[in-house]
Formats: sequence, structure tokens, C-alpha cells
Amino acid sequence: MAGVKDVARLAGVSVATVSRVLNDSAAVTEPTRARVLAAVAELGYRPNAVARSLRTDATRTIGLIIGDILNPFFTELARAVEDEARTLGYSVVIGNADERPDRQDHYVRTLLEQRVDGLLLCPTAEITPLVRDMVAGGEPLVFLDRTLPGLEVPTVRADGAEAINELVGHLRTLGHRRLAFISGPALLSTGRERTAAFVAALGEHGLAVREDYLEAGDFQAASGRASAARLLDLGEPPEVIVAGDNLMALGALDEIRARGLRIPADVGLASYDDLPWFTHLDPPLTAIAQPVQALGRRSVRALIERVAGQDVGSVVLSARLVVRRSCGEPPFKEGSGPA
Amino acid sequence: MAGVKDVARLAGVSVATVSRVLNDSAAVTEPTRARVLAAVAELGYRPNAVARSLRTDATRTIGLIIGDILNPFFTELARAVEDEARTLGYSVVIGNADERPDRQDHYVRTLLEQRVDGLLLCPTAEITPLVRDMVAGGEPLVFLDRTLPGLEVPTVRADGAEAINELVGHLRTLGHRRLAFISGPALLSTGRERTAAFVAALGEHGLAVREDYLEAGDFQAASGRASAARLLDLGEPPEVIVAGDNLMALGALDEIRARGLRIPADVGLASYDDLPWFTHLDPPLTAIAQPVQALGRRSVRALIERVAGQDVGSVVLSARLVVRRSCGEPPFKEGSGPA
DNA sequence: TTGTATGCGTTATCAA
DNA sequence: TTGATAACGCATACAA
Repeated sequence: MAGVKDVARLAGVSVATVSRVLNDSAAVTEPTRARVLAAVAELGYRPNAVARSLRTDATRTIGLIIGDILNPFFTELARAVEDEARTLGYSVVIGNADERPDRQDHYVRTLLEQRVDGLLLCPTAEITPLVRDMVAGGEPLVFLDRTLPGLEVPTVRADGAEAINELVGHLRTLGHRRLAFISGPALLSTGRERTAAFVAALGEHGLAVREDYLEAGDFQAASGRASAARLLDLGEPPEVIVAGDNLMALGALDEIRARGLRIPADVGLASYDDLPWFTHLDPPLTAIAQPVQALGRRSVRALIERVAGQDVGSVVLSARLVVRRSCGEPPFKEGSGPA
Repeated sequence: MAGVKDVARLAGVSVATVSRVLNDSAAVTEPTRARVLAAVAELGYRPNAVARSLRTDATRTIGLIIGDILNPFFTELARAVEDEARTLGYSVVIGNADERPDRQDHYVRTLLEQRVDGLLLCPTAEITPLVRDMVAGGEPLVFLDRTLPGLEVPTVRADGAEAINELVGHLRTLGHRRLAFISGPALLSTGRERTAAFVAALGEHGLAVREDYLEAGDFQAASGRASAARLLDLGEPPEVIVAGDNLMALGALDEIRARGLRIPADVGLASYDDLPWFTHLDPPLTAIAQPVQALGRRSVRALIERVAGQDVGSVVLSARLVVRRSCGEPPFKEGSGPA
């Protein structure tokens, strides 16, 4: 494959000049510039980004490690990240941690070796030594969606506490008293926070916190189904089940359907996370929507700023309640908030 | 950041020896080997893949350009590709063409400059000059999911003709005669093939081909909805609507629901492409499932083989019909084929 | 078994 | 404005 040298020879100039017109890093007379460009076109020259990166110590590439690529939330997030990165002239290398610390570390290592300019990480449960080293080593790192306690890393995430509180209020207004929550893994910041917010909201709205209404899931569909089964088997089952993420909502939905129960007549269902096709369910699912696009875009900008040497703070965006029809809402038009 | 040189100095050996233990490319005595490894650990040395790639002319990275990252089919495909690539020791850089030739070309260029070892491409409609050049230049390239006519490129794709034929037979068995099809873009091989298969299947089952039952969509949800609207407005609307991909099925579903029509009592619906949550719809959607996992994995293997210099042929896998309940099927258990 | 030295394709420094 | 050349970090041919 043709290199600068070939271009230089064909254009009758030095490699330095070729490099200059390619990066327009310095003034070049129009005639030489034209000759170089002509040579580039004729040879079908394609700059070697590898060599350039070695020389410049920058790859214009960022790494993105997500929790679970089968989770539509992360897919959407990846899309947003990719969009913003492209706009800023960066490529994205995606790694799927599959919620496993070892696989997360595999990608951290790989991406670091690949010398990505920065890393966007949705950290799995534990703080692995590798992540700790990375932080200590001052690698340009930004946490996305989730946090790790005790680590000084800028984080871009959504806070759903307010939305959850709103949801509980909404359910209470609809006359429900017995509300159950299927929570995510306590090891994940998102898991803990949502559960805590739910419990706090119950208190705020004068509802009792029943231990048997707090199910521990793991953000996977199967756990949602199992949790729903236990809740429905209770002597006094809940009136509404709130799932801590979209996958568990799906699992719960399966269990409810499998038992031939009707939503919301027999039991209501709401989900943290909103997905495009939730509107296609019958009835459409009441849910809490995270600002996924903003999350993705902001995180990229924060990371790029860090790469540029600025120090950036964390950003917390708000999730919002989307009222639909799965909790016994009167059959009005969708999307409006509760009274 | 520490380099081989630092490791060599600390271990009291030459850089060549360090390189040798790192790649265990040649015999090294156990003691020296241990010293090197110790030095590596102490310095937290991380090989620079950029430099290595420059030297070895290989990046152990493949590019994947998909049609539309918002289409769950491609998401799932990307996941499969990533899985297989990781297993084989490769990283994947994903580009989202958004079905736009210009954006496809942007990624082709970027990935080529990044010197990926090979490229997996779900080609958009037209043959762009860049793609033609790439083929002519002998770049390791494999088409995935779709083909481009007149280009000698190994392709890994699914053939749905048989499944579509089976679907039409199934519908006819259920007593339906008036079947409509919402087709994808004629510029895409997948668009053309599915429509042709549907028309052929009608003939084979002795059903008339009505022009007004053949709607032209573009694989996007909006076109599915608009097409469904036109079909339902017909003086004699179809008994079943078959959508050429999952996104258009969604759009059609929206339109049907918006009109307060019941599925399958008022109109049946089936989709090319099967998604996990189709089972959660009410009624669960009858669909044609592509072997997405196999598609992704096979394409990676084919590409890697090409990279290794072997010449590989195309592979065509079969899609299969998944009977559920959205076309007036008797309420039996799901997943079984038609009689 | 180990070390020395060269080059991969660029960019950037320094002279001209 | 342009050219010659060193350096980026590594792998490898060749010598020892």
C-alpha cells in the first residue's frame, strides 16, 4: 500500500511537504499543494492511522465498556455515544462486559493497550484492582450510568429518585397501597439507589415498607420472572409490581401472562427504564424513562474534555415518569404526568 | 508510560529478550523469563498495541459496519460478531451506516485507515466507488446479511424464501386468502429477495398477486405504519399483513392499534425477523426468525480465514417460521411449525 | 540463549 | 516555503 514516501516521489516533493498538506499544519504554496493532492488521488493513498498514532500519541478513538449488550438500555446508550463521538471526529470501540468483572477487565486491558484516548466505563459491581490502578494512573476515564464508591472519577448518570417518588405518588393516587419492588444487584450503584429511592418514597407517601414486597433481582429477565412469581404467591400479593429495570419488567410480564392474570385488573406493572416498544404492549407500560441520549452525549463530551486536560465534574441528569396504562390509569392519552 | 526499554533495563536484559518473553516467540531460560515478568509487573508495563501493529502490520481488530444500529436485528448481529471475535482474539470496531451510503463510506474509510485486519460490511443500497475500489484492491472483505450484485465478495446471509413460502402456506391453511406484504427497499438485496419470495409463494399456493397488496416500505417503522394505513383503507383490505422486517411490523402494529382493530380477529400480522419481545406482545407475533447468532459467528470466521489468506466461499443459512398467535392460529403452545 | 541494530509510516524539529 | 532526518515503541534478522 502506498505511503507518504510514494506520494512524495510522485509529486516531486519531500515527505515533510506531503505531511504538511495532509494535515495542513503549515503553509504550502498552492502549486505544490495541488501536486501533492493529485499524487494522493492517483495512488489512492490512505493515511496509516496506526503510524500516525504512534507518532502523535493519540488515536482519536475512545473505548466504551457497557454492562450488557443484550440490554436495550445499553444498546441505546452505545448508539448515543457513537453519534456524539463521530460528530467530534472520534471512533468508538465497544466492549461488552456482560456484567462480569473479569470480562470488563479484559476490555479495559485491551483498550488500554490499543491506546484509546479515553475510556467510558459502566463499571460492574466490584472495584477491580485494574480499575483502581487506572484511576491511580490518571487514565482519562469517565464512568457512565453507574458509579463506584470511593473512587474519584467523573460520572455521568441519571438520578431516578425523583421519578420513583413520583411513580409511588402516582400509584397511591390511583388507590394502590401494596407496592412491590424488584431491585437490581446491591453491588451496582444503580441497583442500590433505585431500591433506596423506592423505600424512601413509600415512607414519604405514608405507605408501609414490607420486607416481603422487596425482591432482590439481578437486572436479568429470569430474576424478574422468579421475583414476580414469589410476589404473586404471597398470601397477600401486591397490587402493583415495580421492576428495577426493563429486563426484569419483561420477566415479570412473562410470569403474569403465564398465570393468566390481567394487567392492570389483577396486578399492575411498572418498569424502571423505558423502551420504544413498551408503547406496543397491551396495555402500554407505565415506566420511568432515563435520558439515554443525553447520558451518552454528555459522557463523550466530558471524556473528550478530560482528554484535553481540562478537569470535568460529574453530571447527574433526571429520569422522568411516563404514565401509560399498566397500573390502572384511566384510559386517557399517554405520556402525561400524574396530577 | 513504561516501554520495553524500561522493562529491559529493570530486568537487566535486552529489549529483544523482553519482546521474546512477551510473545514467547523463542526459547528463553526460565530465570531470565521470570526476571522479565517481574519487571513487567513492577512497572505495570502495558504493551503498546499501536507500535506492535505498525511493526507487525496487523491490528487484531476487525471492522463491522451495520445498516442501522436502532434496528434490533443489527444489534443482535453485532453482539454475535463481537462474541465470536473475542473468542478468536480480535476486537471489533463498529460503525453505524444508518442506511446512508455516505456514512457507510465514512466508516469504510476510517476503518481502512485504522488498518483493521478485515471488514464486515452490511452494504447499503448502491455500490459506492469506494466499495468497488476496496473489492478491486483485494481488501479482506466479507458481506454480511446483504449482497451487492456484480461484486465478487464472500457473503454470509440468510435465505428466507423457504420460510416465507411456509408462512404463506400456513396462512392459507388457516383460511386466509388476501395476504399483503410490506416490502423493504428494492435497492437492498434483502428487500428484493423477500418480496420476490412472497410473490412466488402466493403463486405456489394458488393465491392471486394483487398489486394493491404489495406495499413499498423502507425497513423503517414509519413506512410500516403508512403502508398498513393504506392497506387498511382499501375497499377490500387484506386479512393478513406480512411486514418485511421487524421495524415495519412495529409500525403496522401501531396503525392497527390506533384504529382500534383487534389482532387477529380484524386483521392478522406477521413479521420477517423475530425479536425476543415478540412473545410478549398480545397476541404473540408469528414471525420468521433469522439465524442471527450463526450469521454473526460464521461471518467472523469467514473473514478471519480470508485474512489468513484462504479463500472462502459464501454461506447461506436458512430462516425459519415461528408460528405464534397473531394470524388466527388456534391457541396452542407456541413455536411449533404448521402442519 | 541473548544482544545489536534496523525499519514499520508518520510527524515534527531544525536547517536551509 | 521546503527538505533531511530523528523519533515514536515494538518485533525481528542476524550476529555472537
